[in-house]
Amino acid sequence: MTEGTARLRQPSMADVARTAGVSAQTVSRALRGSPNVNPETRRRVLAAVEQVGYRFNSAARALSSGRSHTIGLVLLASGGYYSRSAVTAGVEAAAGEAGYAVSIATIAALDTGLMERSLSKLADQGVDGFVIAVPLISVTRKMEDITRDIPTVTLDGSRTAGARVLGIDQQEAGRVATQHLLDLGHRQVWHISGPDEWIEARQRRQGWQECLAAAGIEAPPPLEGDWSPDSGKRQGQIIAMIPEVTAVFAASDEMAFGVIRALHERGRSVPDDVSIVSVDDIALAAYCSPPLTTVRQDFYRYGQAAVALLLQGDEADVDESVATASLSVRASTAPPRSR
Amino acid sequence: MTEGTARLRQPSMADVARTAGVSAQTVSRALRGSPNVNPETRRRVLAAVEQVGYRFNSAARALSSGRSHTIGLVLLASGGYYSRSAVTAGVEAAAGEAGYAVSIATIAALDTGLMERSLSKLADQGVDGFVIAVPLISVTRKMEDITRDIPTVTLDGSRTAGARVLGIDQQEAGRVATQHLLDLGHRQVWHISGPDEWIEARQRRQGWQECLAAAGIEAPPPLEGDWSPDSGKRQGQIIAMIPEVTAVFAASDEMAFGVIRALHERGRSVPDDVSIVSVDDIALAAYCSPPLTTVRQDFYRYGQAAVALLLQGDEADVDESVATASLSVRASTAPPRSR
DNA sequence: GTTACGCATGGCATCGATAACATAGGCTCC
DNA sequence: GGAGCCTATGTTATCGATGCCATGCGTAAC
Repeated sequence: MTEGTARLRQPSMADVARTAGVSAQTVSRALRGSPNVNPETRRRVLAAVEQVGYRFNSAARALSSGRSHTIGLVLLASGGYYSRSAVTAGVEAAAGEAGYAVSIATIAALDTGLMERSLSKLADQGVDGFVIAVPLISVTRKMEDITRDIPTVTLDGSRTAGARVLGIDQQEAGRVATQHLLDLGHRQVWHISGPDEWIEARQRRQGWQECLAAAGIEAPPPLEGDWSPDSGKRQGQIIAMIPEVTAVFAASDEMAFGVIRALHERGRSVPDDVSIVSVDDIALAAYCSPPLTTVRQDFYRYGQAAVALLLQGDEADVDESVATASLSVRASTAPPRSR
Repeated sequence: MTEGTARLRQPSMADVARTAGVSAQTVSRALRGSPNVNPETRRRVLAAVEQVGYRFNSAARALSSGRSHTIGLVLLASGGYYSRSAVTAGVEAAAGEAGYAVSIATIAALDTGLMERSLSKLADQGVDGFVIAVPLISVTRKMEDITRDIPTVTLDGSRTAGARVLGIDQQEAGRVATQHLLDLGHRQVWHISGPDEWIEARQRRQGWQECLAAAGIEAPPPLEGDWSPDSGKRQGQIIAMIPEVTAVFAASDEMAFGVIRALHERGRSVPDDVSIVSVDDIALAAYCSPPLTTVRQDFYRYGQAAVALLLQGDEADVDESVATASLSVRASTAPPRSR
């Protein structure tokens, strides 16, 4: 209420210091929780902060300390919006709790040049760490240079210089999904994979192949989608024309939506005629018709865990279950119709 | 290939200046595209930048210029992941193009305190502008203080000091959806609204009420969900028990998924028994069973347009169509079964 | 009764880019 | 031919917090 002084400039630490009757240095220490500050002094400083309406200037801090307290998050525009959204939320929650900001960069397509540019952009912003939620197809020299200097966690099974990797074993996911169908009595399992540039896609496909091989079944040719429901629908139309197909493993929930749509349009019932398993367990998976049986991935936790790894280093206690592929069994799978 | 000098520190403008044989100031001018730089000098500077591997330090720039070239994006964790994801992508694309970074803050729930804290956090980071994709229920003094100093665009129909507002007319959306059902011959339209704290939810409900009133129909009591598919399912179970319901307007696609699931489980067919319209047109809407008729919102464009407004001010040419409610007619609506 | 050490605090240089101001040369115009 | 101006460039101070070192004081140790 004692307003009236025209304030041309945000108050700085010097202003706080003056008001509290200490030096700016002490203000800095008090605010950062240095142990060597008299409790009484700290109290005075905090009061002064309140009084002058001080807000700290992160640019100045970043410049003088060399650390920006910012984490850079790299996302792919085309990679399934649920996972993007959930990873982002997880990263932001964990980062925010630790006093870190999150700066994002979205790349429009899986392209090395775009990737390099995004990393550079974030590096220029001075981020203290990277969370890369994009498959690194080919790691270029430039990308290595950047990620060598800045701690990096990748969420997609690919590795680069010094980067830690997080996420479920995608090959295991492929096995679990396929085995579930075999256990139900299906004699053959078709696969609609993600784009081959994606490491996850390749790994899931491998898991599927291995699982079939272990059962002595020759794998049918895989169909390739691009993660979009539309691509799932297109491949689903092909599936629908092959009467002998009774079980399909789709590499993502969103593609599974498309597959189911195509099958319905062709008059084939899920799961009576064809069973479908996929991967992700997005929020809408349980509300598909029929509800999807799917291998769960907890993207929010991925995001949280990635930040924990970045900030706490290797000794971060990342919950084991983050890396465990578990199946959410719902109604899109059933034993094959006996004939 | 001429490596060998141990580099302890990132090269700075001074290093570039030395290499190019000019002053640091000239380097700064050359890099920022100031008109008063000799083309030949600029060339030399750029060559030197390349040679020493210079990357500019945004903290220093932010400190000395007072502008961070960062836009703060405020999201709500619980508000539908598709819209969040798409808005984020749009904001980031437009910001990136203009050389701006995007820093995000997610609030866990619609709470004034959380909102204040998020805004403060971003303000402390020194963002040059806000894009707020969260309804501002009650605008507190503190929030006003912040948004008075920093340009703000809101994407939810609420207004605060000096903020510009962007988005389709939600009331119109409610009218369009309802009218579509009436036009098909339905005599009554039920509504599953979003949470009452959301301005969009209130506006859509009003549109629905008005439309019914204009047709001389007394509106049934609205059912309230929380945007989640699960809440849609719960309300759908109620709907399913009321035989006379033939048409439902759900306030979001995700709730519509839940409603449809509930109806299917009770053996009621969509659209034969019950027609459903919703709002958003998320990527999966066309892959619902049946495909959803829904009022389209282009969240990506919202994001882009918001940034354009921030950076270019009022004279930004924001495409009119951003604000037009258009209906994507698919298969979840049909004339009522004649009886 | 020194020595030594820990604690609380202050002084000063520093981070890297930019704003504001200064300067030098070349050109136009009366 | 000098006043005035525009262009290209350099000099210096500055932004605000922090790192490093110095200082003074109290207390435990020898």
